[in-house]
Amino acid sequence: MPENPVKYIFRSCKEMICDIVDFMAVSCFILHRTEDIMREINLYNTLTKKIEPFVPDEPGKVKMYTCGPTVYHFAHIGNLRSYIMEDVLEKTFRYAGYDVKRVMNITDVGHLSSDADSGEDKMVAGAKREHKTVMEIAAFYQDAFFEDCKKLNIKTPDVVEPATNCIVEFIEMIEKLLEKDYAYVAGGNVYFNTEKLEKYYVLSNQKEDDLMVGARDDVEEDTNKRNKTDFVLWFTKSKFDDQELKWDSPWGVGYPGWHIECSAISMKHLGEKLDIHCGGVDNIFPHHTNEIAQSEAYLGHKWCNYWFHVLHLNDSTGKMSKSKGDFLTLSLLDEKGYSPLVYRMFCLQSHYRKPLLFNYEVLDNVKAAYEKLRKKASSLKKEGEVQTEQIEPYKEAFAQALGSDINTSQALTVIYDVLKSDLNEAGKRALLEEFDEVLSLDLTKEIVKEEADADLAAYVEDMITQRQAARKEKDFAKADAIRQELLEKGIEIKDTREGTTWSVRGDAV
RNA sequence: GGCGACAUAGCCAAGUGGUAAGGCGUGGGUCUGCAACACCCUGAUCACCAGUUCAAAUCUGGUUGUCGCCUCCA
Repeated sequence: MPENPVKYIFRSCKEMICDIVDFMAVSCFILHRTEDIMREINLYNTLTKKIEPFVPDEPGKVKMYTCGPTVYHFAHIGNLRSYIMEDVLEKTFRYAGYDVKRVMNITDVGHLSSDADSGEDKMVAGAKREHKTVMEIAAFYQDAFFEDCKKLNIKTPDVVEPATNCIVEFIEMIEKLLEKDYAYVAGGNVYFNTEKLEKYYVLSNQKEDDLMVGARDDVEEDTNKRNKTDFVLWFTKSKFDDQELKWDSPWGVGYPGWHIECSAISMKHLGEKLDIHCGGVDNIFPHHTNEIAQSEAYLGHKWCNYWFHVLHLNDSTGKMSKSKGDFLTLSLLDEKGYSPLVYRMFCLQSHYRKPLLFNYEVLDNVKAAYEKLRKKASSLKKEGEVQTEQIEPYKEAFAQALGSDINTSQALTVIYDVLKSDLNEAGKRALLEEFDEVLSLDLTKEIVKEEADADLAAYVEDMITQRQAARKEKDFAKADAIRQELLEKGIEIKDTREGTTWSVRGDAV
């Protein structure tokens, strides 16, 4: 029994408090440590027009939204540039230690060629073209899109949500906008009223008076609008009667406008605050501008902190565009002998915020570089001890490059630095494997030749044996003739120190 | 007309204040009967003009050029 119970209890409490304080300090330290481990990522933010450090809404988590594809046709390689760069962005967050939740929509309804209720719905047009239903078209091109993504090693977002799945959410959001008097009904359609917003042009810095209505010839002005920047939230008065997809709504049977889908889908899965919203630059105005307008009017507070926009892929005639009709697809490149990952590297060797010019000279350039690189990387031996300390500076350089506004070109340079370094093969391989978590170029993946059919293999082996014999007897004329004969059949042979190898032309990587 | 971006060697491209990374190609060389592969070597004062500074590709102002957006677009 202690001599003074009061003193004892007091002391015990004091110790307990000290313990709690200690515990908290340790916890804070641990928390602080995890913060430290999270590498800094600096990104150009279209909202502020500056490169700034990325600070998420919730520590350690990234809520990311990507404008997904329109599924009335194949994606062209320009579309895919954006998805490749956004994939790198997502993987950079993950590499830096963030827990990422990424959402992508599928625009399978509401995508008119004009907002003025006069253009043809792209899905309907696609369906007509191919004598299919709209939903068949959507399913087909959605599959085709993800097939392309798979070939490009683009990770499928955590949530992929077609617009047609979220009609209830769209209607609920429009109702609230009407309630808050941010929207009005005119001529049967529901419009968003941009007049009520103080800062409508936050993204694009434009002034309403300077906007040219009809900067595009095919645009007709919608006389129902109160302001020229107002946009449709819900259509009922469509000029095309054959719109297949229609839903009941408080304003009549119809379908949603284009902009509402991204706001509603994002909020459905990511809540009221979004960290980063991605898309192509062409979406800055009006799509993203309108998204901000309607989302913040609906929420009553700031919605998204960072806007990430990928510049366009141009060809000699300008921007590559689906609506121009004539466009390059991934499969077309594949047929021409450029594998999807060559195209991925083509995109990575440039910066996402620079316009990229597509031509075959550059693609050939990248193809040669990619094949050489992969050959070197994939032949690195796994066996051996990884020198953890020595590889650290390279990891640092790689993270630094990506953290500097996703400098992928610089990140690729680090690969070459690694290959040229004094590190052992196991160390080099470990580094490249780690880098490939972000770059996804299959750098260290074995190059497997497709199994040639047995007859062909036997024939080629026989010819090689004959040629070796001729070479041994210094009958080079015969040896060269055999090589030429094989070449004409598309077989290339190479004499290496280990013996003669052969490959079917165009089969490499 | 307004808004935004970009301009570095043959091509792609990094570098955002201290005297120009890297890749592909070209040319030369080593190796090999030759070829291919591999390896080594090989190149630019940064669109133009003016300014700030001891010092500028890098900052400021202007000029020129290219591209994108301004209700289809990644």
